[in-house]
Parts: sequence; C-alpha cells; structure tokens
Amino acid sequence: MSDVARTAGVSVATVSKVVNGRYGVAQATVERVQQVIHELGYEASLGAQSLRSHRTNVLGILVAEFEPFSTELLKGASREVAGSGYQLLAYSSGDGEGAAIGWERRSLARLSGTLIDGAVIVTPTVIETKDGFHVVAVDPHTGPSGLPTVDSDNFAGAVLATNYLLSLGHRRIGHISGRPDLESARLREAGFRRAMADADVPVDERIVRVGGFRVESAASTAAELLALPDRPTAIFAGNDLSAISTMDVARSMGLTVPDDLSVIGFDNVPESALVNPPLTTIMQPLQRMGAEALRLLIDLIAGVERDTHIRLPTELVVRASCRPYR
Amino acid sequence: MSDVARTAGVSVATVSKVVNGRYGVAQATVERVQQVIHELGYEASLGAQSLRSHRTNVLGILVAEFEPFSTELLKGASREVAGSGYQLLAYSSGDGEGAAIGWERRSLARLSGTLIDGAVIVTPTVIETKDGFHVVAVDPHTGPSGLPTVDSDNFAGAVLATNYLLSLGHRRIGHISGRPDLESARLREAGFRRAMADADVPVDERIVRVGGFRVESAASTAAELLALPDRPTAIFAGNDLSAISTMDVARSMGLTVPDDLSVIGFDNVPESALVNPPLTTIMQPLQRMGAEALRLLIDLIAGVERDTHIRLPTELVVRASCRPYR
DNA sequence: ATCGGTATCGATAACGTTTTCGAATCTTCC
DNA sequence: GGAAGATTCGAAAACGTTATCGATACCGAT
Repeated sequence: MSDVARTAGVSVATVSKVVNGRYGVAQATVERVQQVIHELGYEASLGAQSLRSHRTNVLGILVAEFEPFSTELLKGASREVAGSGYQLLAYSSGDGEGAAIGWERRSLARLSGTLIDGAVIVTPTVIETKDGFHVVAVDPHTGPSGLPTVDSDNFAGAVLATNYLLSLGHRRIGHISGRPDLESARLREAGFRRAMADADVPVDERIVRVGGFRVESAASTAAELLALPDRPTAIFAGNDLSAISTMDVARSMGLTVPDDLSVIGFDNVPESALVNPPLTTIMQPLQRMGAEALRLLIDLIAGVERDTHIRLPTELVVRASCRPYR
Repeated sequence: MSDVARTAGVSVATVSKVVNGRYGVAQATVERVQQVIHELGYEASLGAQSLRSHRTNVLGILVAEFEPFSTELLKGASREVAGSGYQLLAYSSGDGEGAAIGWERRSLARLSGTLIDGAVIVTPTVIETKDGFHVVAVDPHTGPSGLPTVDSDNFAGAVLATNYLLSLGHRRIGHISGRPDLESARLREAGFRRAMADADVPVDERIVRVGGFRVESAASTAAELLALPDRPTAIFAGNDLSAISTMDVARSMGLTVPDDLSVIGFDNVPESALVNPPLTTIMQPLQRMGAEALRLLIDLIAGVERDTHIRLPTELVVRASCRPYR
C-alpha cells in the first residue's frame, strides 16, 4: 500500500480511503490512485484488514466431510454467495464418524477469531457462539442451543416415507437409523414410529437398528437385518447413502430390489437417481438449504431482523426401488 | 494474548514463545502459561500471525466448481492434510464453464497475499506464482508454465479406451471431447486419434465433437451425434459426466446401452459405478491425485528437493456399458 | 481584506502477533 | 569469592491496514 501511495504521490491514508470508497477524496485523486493500484497489481492484505477492522468479508462453511450431502449444500451456498460481496471458504473438519470430537470446535474458534466473519456449520456438535461471531446451523441441533438453523421437516418426511411403504401393503418394515447424535436421525426414527403407530402396525424392535450415516456401517447392519429368518419386506433407510448400500447388500445376498425387498431412502442426493434401480426417496431441497443458510448468515451479520429458523418442506419422490407387497 | 500474559504473570513475548514452542523458557513457566491458555480458551489470531510472520499454516485448494471430479480430489487432499499441521480451505472460484475469467486469479491473489501459504489449483487457467507463494496444479496445464503438476496419463488412458472399443469390433467410433481450453481434454482427443490411426481406422470428423465437460453441453452434442443417419456404434466420451448424459440421451431416443450403442467414459468418478448400466471407463486415481498434490505442495513449502511433476497411471475398468459390435 | 464553511489530505495511533537483543539471574568452576 | 557462561525473561520494533482528527487549501460572501 505504501508503494501505491508513493507512486501516486499521496499518503497511505488516502489510498485506504480510495480502496474502501470512503468519502472525502477528490475525484481526480481517486482516479489516479486507482490507476496506480491497477498497474501495480496491488491487493489488500486480508490479515492486516481483519486485524484492524475485525472484518474480512469471508464466510466459512464447515462440513464434517465431503460427501454427496454436504456437497449439495456447498453448491447451493456457493451459488448464493456470488455477488454478495463475500467470499466463501469451505472447510472440512475431517472427522469421520465421531473421530476427533471437539477438534471442529477448536479449528472453528481459530478461524472465527480473525479469518472469517461468520460460518454455517453442517456438523452434529453445537457450537457456542462467541461475541461478534455469527454461525448458522444446517440440520436441527439437539438441545436448547438457540442457534439460527435451517433444516427440512425430517419428522414429516419420515412419516411420508413410512406411509408410502404402508400404502404399498408392507407391514414388516425395517428401519436403519442414522448416527444417534444427529437430531435429524432421531426425528426420522420418531416419524417412522409415529406413522407405524398411527397405522396400528407394531414395530419389531429387532429390525430397527442404528446404522450410522456412512456406507460401511450401514452395510453391516443391513446385512444383519437381511440375514434374519423373517427378514423385513421393506426397509426405510435413514439416508440415501445407507439405502444404496442396503440395496448393494441385498443384491449380494441374492435378493432383488424391489421384487424381494423394497427400499426407500432420505435426502434425494443426485446419486439416488443414478443407481439401479433408481431409488425412491424423500427429497430435502439440499441446494436450497445451503443457499438459505448462507442468506440467513449474511442477514444476521448485516443485522437485519428476520426469522431465525427456516424449515423447508420434504417431498416424496417415487422411483423404482419400492413395489407393492406380494 | 496480553490477557494470558497478565494472568500468568509474564510478558506477551514469553506467551508467544510458549505457543510456538520456542527454546528459552523455563519448564515451570511453560506449564503455567499453558494452563492459563487452556483456562482462558485463548486462540492465536491468524491475521496477526500472518501479518507478522508471513505464515498461516493454512493451505488452499481452489476448484472451479463442486462437482464429483473435484469432490474426489478434495477428499484425497483433506485426508492427506490431517496430521500435517496445516489446515485446508477449499475454495470454489464459482465460475462455471468459462464464466468470469480472471476472477479466480484475482481472488487467489487476494488470499495468497496473507491468508494461505500455498494452494493447489484445479482450474484450467494457469496462474503466475508470486514471490514466496507456492501453487501446484492438478491436471496438466497448457503452455510452458513450469507449474508443479500432478496429473494422470490422459493420453495413454485415451488410447486404452479407444483400443478397448476397437477390440470389441467397433469401427465407427465417435468422440465427445471436453472443453478445449483444458489440456487434459486435448490429450484425450489426441490419444483417441492416435489409437484410431494405429489401427488404420479412419476417423469421421462429423462424429468427433467438442461437448465440454458439463452435463448440459454434452447432452446436446450427444443428441446431434445420435441423430445422424449413420450414427456411431460406440462413443468415447471425454469424461464420465458426459458419458452418463450420453447414455441418458440415448435412452430418451429409444436406444439401449450397450445393445444399440457402446459408451465408455473417463475419470471413474463414484457415480459411474452407480448408473444403469454401470459405466465402463478409464480410471484416474482421483483421491490419490488430490493427496499427492497436497503432499507435493507441503514439500515445496518445506523446501525439500523432489520431483515436481507426478504422473499417475490410468487403468481400464470394465463394467457394462460396452458390448462387442454386431 | 477578512472570515466562516467545505473540500481535501496526511500523521498517527491502534490491531495482535513474532523476533531480536540486551538485561537480569543463576550455575559452575577455579 | 569472583568471573565466565548459561539460562530465562521482557521491551520494543515491525508487519499492513483503518479511523480519527487536525492542518491546509479553496470558495463565496461580506
């Protein structure tokens, strides 16, 4: 900056004003300084800026891992950020299923102090928000954390899924639930139980199991479920990934989907339309959720008054992995 | 930091030494300060650190967009970064197919000045490396930019793919190439032509067309190709995404793959195993490429002497989208 | 000519670190 | 007991920016 100042024959203070478009500098000077800035290829130092003004115009999005679910969110968020004057940094806490807990909190704290003005988090653990730092959560968080949140109606979606299976005549319906520390997983299981109860169909506890949201863990639970002497005729998987791996397991056990087993998922990640057979599932508007989360974050930082909890609707999308019983 | 210093009864200089593990502070003091740091939940300000020492221990990975290809790279890179002492920030330049050119260069320049110590770029345009800033490219870049690079053997892979189609008896083979500003796309087309020439099979220029690497653009070229009176019996698509959309187009035109049309892709993104029929393709070790790129970057920063260009082998993976001709 | 008011600009003090280097204290050894 | 050397610590400068506020120049009106 001092280089620019010297070359343009002004002080650094003036350069700063030009860069930030502050009032109080002559039009001629503005143009001259901008010219020099362009020639010298000057870029302000983000670090120094944040040090001084406690703003960086950088937003973060923290995901546990880069899998299809968060990738969709990322897409939505990065589309929304364009033209907002912010930059978006995606950041993977790198912990797989419950690996280094607390680590994500620490690294976020590190970044938040100085690097980013706010963050949207797509992780199970809730984070205490420091002083001037804004965070919005995607997916419901457990407990009474007053965190601004955007999620979809997981409970209603699970009811939708279960009712669909019921309407196809299935009675012996299994459920592979997601990791239990995720509130969304709990809500989906609750929705499942509610729909079953409303239909007066008893749930056999031996065929509802926690499988986690990852491929590997879901596969082993699916294998157990399907090896049962009286295996379920339909399975409501906690998310698409585990639904897909359930279908894989079924195939490898000589079962064909949907003839021998109906499978329904949750999320509607792009993969679910691709698999064979195409997966019937519950759609969450993932990209839109990412976009809404980012917009909410921006509004929060700007201090606009608005609803701080957004719940988007879910929807049944019928493809080919379910079929009437018998 | 001054809070910590005051509470522990030492100077900020000493706290800094403790934080960075510098030599020259008594064991007792170290423990006392660390205790206070823990109690107060102190985290160093990245901005100030970078301002002073020109290091942040943060690495960036810049992708054009979050699609399956870059997501795999991201996975590999973020696995590699664990335990390296660095943090990884992913960053989408947000431009789709050639949207805002130069924008990626600018934002990288902005970050590089102060925020990150180095970056791996997964974008077509080559970036001039500033003074102390290291960047490594994934995928070959055109021109004589001496950028450290990790890529896979695109030419050999394309030969592999074409020879496979040839060995199945196909002679009328079409090619949908990637965006022409990508060196990898050019190499794949070159490999295709070489294999055809070596087999003494003339290539009909009307059935080799540029389709871009995106779904939409590939779809329209595929549609044109298949609408031809004497359409190709096999298509070598420039990447998996365009292969998949080619199969979609074929299906929508009443053609079945592989009976009426063989399709082979390139990349082996996870999706290609999922689609129906499962896609025969050329594998690039995407995750490994991401990991190698990150390792190369770290080594570069650390100043270790090593080979600065890594080329990984490609491999034919046969699934079900190709079948012998006639 | 003088004066109040406006534009325009620059010196300077932070912001939170790291590093250098000298001061102070402690050890060891003759 | 004293000097040399080792150890431990802190004062202060510097990194690149922004905000404040006083200084200067200019204007039109009396």
